[in-house]
Amino acid sequence: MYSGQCHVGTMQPGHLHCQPGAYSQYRLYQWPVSSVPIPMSHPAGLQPEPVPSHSEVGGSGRCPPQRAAPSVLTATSMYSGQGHVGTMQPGHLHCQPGAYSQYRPYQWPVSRVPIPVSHPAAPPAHTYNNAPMVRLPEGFHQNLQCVGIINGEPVFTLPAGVFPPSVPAAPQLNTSNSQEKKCESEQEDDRLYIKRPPNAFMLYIKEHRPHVEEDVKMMGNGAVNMVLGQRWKSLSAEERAVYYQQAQREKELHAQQHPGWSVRQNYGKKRKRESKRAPKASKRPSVLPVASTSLAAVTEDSTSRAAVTEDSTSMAAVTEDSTSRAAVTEDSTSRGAVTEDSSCSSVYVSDIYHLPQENSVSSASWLHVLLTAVTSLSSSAGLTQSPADERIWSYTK
DNA sequence: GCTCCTTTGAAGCTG
DNA sequence: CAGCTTCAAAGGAGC
Repeated sequence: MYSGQCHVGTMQPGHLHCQPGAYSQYRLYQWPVSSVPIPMSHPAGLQPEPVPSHSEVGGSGRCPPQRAAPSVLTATSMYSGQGHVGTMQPGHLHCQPGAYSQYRPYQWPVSRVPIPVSHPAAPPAHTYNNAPMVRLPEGFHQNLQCVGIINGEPVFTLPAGVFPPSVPAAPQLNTSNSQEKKCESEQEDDRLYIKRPPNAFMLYIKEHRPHVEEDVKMMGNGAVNMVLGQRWKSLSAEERAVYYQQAQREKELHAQQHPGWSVRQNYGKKRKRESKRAPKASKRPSVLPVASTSLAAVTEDSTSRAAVTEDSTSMAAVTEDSTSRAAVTEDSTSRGAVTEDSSCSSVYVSDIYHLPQENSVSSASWLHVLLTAVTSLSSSAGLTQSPADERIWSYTK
């Protein structure tokens, strides 16, 4: 199940079971479905908007926003002429990249997969954090790794770097400015920083913090965590097991996406100042003047407890969500999907779009990029196909 | 703008 | 191997 392969046959439509937690039904309800229709045919005559300049993206003299990824032409800018794709925002997607949901964007090295600017009528695409999402003609997916199923259709990923050098890259930014060089350096450092996967408790507090914050608004974040710690301890073994399993999946997924990575690499990267705190034994206050009252109220409040219990009812959905690498689906007619992988640029393979020949020039150009990428991938990477299910492809770096 | 606070758990380090 | 340290998340507070 978690060996990196996609057991399509075990999946339920609308769920990403092959990449645990990659999909959230809960998140689906937050997706502005009606606002993001996917055109069923190629919108002809769409003109790409110019790639924003550095100053446009990040303002003068400042590091561009990490999500801006100025070297990548986003689907928003490419296809804003139709389909309201331009309304897609990370916030809409609510992609909490899962274990990586709170990972910084630099951990999604999508910027290494530049999308050529010169494709005025490229196939409809989606992005998440600038990761291009496109649909390929049937048969193209054979050399790609399936990462899940959305609306009954397989979602594949395309490892970063497989795009051929011939792919025209986005304009290079002027890096003569020393501050920009510094920004580049910082961003490079950021990209190299891989956060550790969350443990079970981290997953728990991430899910339940909003509820606790509502209950005890007057408390600081530290006190909220104390409450969460109490609630965590009050959970049954079965309830906690859900999070342990989820954390295990996160860890395995993290290991797949970052082979060779160790928490050791992060040591010192977030080193705290010399602690002014008392030794750990006396660090925790036995009683917090304010928090203790609230804590007692929260703990004893049957309503709150009921709320927490009810939360666990929806836990199943949310549980899968919290690892969510980002999965978005749209209405059943357009059946779009967005997925995101920390090490891959995502490609949505589907036979819905048979690339129209009337757009042969631009589409062929666009297609060439993908074809070359897939070919490059299959020829250079250690792709293996599951003997049990031909839809299963594993990509080993 | 950086660090602390606060929780639990996982992993690495040290003796 | 036991015990300690660091870091995952979160955001307000303090320096």
